[in-house]
Amino acid sequence: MAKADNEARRQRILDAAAALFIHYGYDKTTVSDIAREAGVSKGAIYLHFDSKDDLFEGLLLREMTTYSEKWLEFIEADPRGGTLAGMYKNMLYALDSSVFMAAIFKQDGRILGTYLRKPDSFFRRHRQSTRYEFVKLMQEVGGIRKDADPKVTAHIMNMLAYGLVAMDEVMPRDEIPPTEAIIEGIAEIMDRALTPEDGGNSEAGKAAVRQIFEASRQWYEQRRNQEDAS
Amino acid sequence: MAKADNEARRQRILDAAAALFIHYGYDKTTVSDIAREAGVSKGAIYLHFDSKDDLFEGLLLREMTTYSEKWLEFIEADPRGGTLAGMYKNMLYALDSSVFMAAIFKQDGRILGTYLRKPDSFFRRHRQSTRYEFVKLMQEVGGIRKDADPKVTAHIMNMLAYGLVAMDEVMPRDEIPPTEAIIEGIAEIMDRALTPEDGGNSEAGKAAVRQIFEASRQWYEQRRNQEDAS
DNA sequence: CTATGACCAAATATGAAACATTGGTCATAA
DNA sequence: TTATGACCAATGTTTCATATTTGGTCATAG
Repeated sequence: MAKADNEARRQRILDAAAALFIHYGYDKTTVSDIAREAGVSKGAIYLHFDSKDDLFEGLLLREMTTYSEKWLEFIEADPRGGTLAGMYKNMLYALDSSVFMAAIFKQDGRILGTYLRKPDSFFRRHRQSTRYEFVKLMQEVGGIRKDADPKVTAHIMNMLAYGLVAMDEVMPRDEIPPTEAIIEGIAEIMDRALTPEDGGNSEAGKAAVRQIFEASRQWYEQRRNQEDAS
Repeated sequence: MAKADNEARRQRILDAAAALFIHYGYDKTTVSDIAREAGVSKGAIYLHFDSKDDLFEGLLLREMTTYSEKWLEFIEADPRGGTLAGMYKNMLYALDSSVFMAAIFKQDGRILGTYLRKPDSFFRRHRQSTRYEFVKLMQEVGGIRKDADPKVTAHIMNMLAYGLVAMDEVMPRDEIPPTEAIIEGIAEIMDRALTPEDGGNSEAGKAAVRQIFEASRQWYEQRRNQEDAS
């Protein structure tokens, strides 16, 4: 089988897995289910992945990559995308547009199931606190006021991202304003509170984002190869 | 037995219940446990409360009252307490200082246990969205910029309050900055983002808070009487 | 009167054993 | 070579009888 076909099938399997995991969750989705949904045999799945967990992690990796790419895309398309508010806003949009990323972010037991508790889960192995790096870099580039504490600022941003995807567990959905309104509201608050007097330099900001994106892209690629090698 | 003694015992029971519920949760705390901890007989508990649930709700009511009072106290003591940032900051301090209020706010299953699922639980009966009223009033009094959407603003405030008490479920505690730093950080952001150009009127703000506080105090009292009557 | 704790029905927990499903393999087919 | 799906050990679920615990009562003691 040609390499391209092989990769295509891998993606089909991941597509099927994504749909099933989102609907039924990790625990209630069996490897046979995924095979059926993807239209391949169960054995074929094990030609691509070592185990159910390996498949799941492959999916996590793919979703995280897609999310990063989407974020960068949004930013590049937005004239104000290089300002703090622009970046954060577009990040929230990217986060909100991926059910899986949202699940990862809120450590959603409904979807992640017992995978969460695994002693060597992806989440335990790579505890990435990327937001702090982001804020620090932004500050160096002049996109965030110098007098803001980067650790605290990063954490507050995390709180807001978490609230965006997790609030529906603690209050009825119909009392929550539309996601878009919330995102725009947050962006405006962040803009007023954190953008330096001079308004910041959107192009420098974009360059910084590209830098972070490139680093994380390399990280993903490296991981992807590691998984394949095993 | 004198009325005062009676009330004192009621409070002792609630104290004991609070300690046990916080430590063991609603499900694992038995009425006998509470009686033992409070140093009274089990029967005595039923002289004060109709049922375990009634006791639990009495505790909720008491904790909510204490929280409100503490909030007002903090605000009155703070010269800048009448500004938006001051109020919000002091609210977060009050929230953070009450384990029980935090549990209520994040609908913590560890502590609230099966009470949460009860079809006629306190939470289902009184779904109070008080924050919106608060923001709207603040805006009328000139404590918040007129061009902020009160619904969205209130919701973002809720998200931050939620994040403050709930983030530890989604990331390791040692990656979370000290609570005080977070609260001060949030207050500063809110101040920069939402306080009107003129700086707002702290005294008018305090007056507004007193008004809200009085309304909620009356609500509590009314509820308290209703419970007693049953 | 008030306060107690032994008491009871109802709910819940426990364990064993039968039963079903799952992740993963591998002999066989294409 | 690549792909398949019947097969298996291991894990999870259901059932059901038994034992324990619990919320709540009330006859009795103070």
